Amino acid sequence: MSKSIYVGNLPWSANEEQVQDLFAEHGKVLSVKLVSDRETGRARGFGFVEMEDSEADAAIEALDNFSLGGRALRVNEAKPRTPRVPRY
DNA sequence: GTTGAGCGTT
Repeated sequence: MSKSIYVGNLPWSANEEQVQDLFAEHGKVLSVKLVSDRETGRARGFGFVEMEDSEADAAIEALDNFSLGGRALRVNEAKPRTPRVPRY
C-alpha cells in the first residue's frame, strides 16, 4: 500500500524534482506534489510525497528535520486533504 | 510563509 507524506518548511525555490530525488534515496517515490497558492501563484512552502507504507515511514524518519537550503524540513504522514468548500 | 486539485461526467 502507499502513503501520503507531508513535506513542509521547504524553500520557496524548491521544486518537485528536488523533493522526489531526495525521497527517492530512501525508497521508491510514487508521486510528488508541491503546493502553491493558486490565488497568488506563489509557492506555499510545502508539498506532498507518495511512497509505499514501509518506505514512507523510513523516509519520514530520515528526512524529517533534514537541513535543506539552511532550513529544517518538516516531514510527517499527511492528513487527508481538505474537502473543497463551495465559494459563494 | 505549514496539510494538496478540478469547473467537468469520475
